[in-house]
Amino acid sequence: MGLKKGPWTAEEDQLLIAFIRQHGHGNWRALPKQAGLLRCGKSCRLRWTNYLKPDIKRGNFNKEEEDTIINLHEMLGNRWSAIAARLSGRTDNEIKNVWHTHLKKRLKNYQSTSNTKGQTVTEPKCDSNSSGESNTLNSGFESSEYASVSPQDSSSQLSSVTDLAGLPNNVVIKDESMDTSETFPQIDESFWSEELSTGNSTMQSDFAGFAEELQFQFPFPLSPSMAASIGTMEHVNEYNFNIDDDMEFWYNLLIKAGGLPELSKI
DNA sequence: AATTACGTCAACCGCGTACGA
DNA sequence: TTCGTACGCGGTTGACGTAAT
Repeated sequence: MGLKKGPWTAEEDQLLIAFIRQHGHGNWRALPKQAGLLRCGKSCRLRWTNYLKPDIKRGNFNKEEEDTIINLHEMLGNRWSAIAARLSGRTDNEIKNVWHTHLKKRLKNYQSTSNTKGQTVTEPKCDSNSSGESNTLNSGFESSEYASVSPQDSSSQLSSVTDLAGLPNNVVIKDESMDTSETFPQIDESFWSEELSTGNSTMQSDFAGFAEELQFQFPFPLSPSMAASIGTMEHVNEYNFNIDDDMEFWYNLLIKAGGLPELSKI
């Protein structure tokens, strides 16, 4: 079709920047023709979002950013755009590259070191589930999909999420002898009641409102005590999550908050 | 100095999804 | 409800630079 491929030249970059500054990018397909570029719209969009957009942060990732990626990857899997959304100035493509070139290796090294000490390390989810979609808990999922999450899976996630930050390089170490029930406490009916474990009626009232606010995000009844657990957890603010974030993050928080209910109750 | 191996990263490809006709 | 189009996402590729031999 006579369209150019391969690396962008400085002239092409300037054409694209100038056009978007003047007209925006409402229609990527039409943009290259209007801007005088011999590129497909897809290529233009990619060049803009991954390289030319003004708010993009260039340069190496610092330790904090890398740790954040590792933590988020543990929770979200290979959902690079979701991870990028929580790292300002970084693109999904860049994060994906950093993961494959640096961080995966870093975890692997740590894993081999740990194995020599008789410990096991949980694998990052991405490798066993490369699509990152099949067993994640996205908003809008069917209840049958939700029920497919086994307590074993959840226990693994619990240990990952809980222990992640405190370890060197944020690697999760799990003792193989660990009983599921130890890390994944059974909850009784009282967990679902409106009573808060603290017995503080003011808090109960506050979190009842909070639960109501959060409820639309969940496909199962959310008690004030669960909302209280969520609301008091430091992780809520750790990565600037908000209520609109995806279900999987909240699901992980619920696990940490008090364990999962029996699946039949979900 | 030449060659090979490896690491990095920008760009491409294919697929799934949202949305409008 | 179906179909076509546009877009976004994740996986993969390939060009380029650098280190090792």
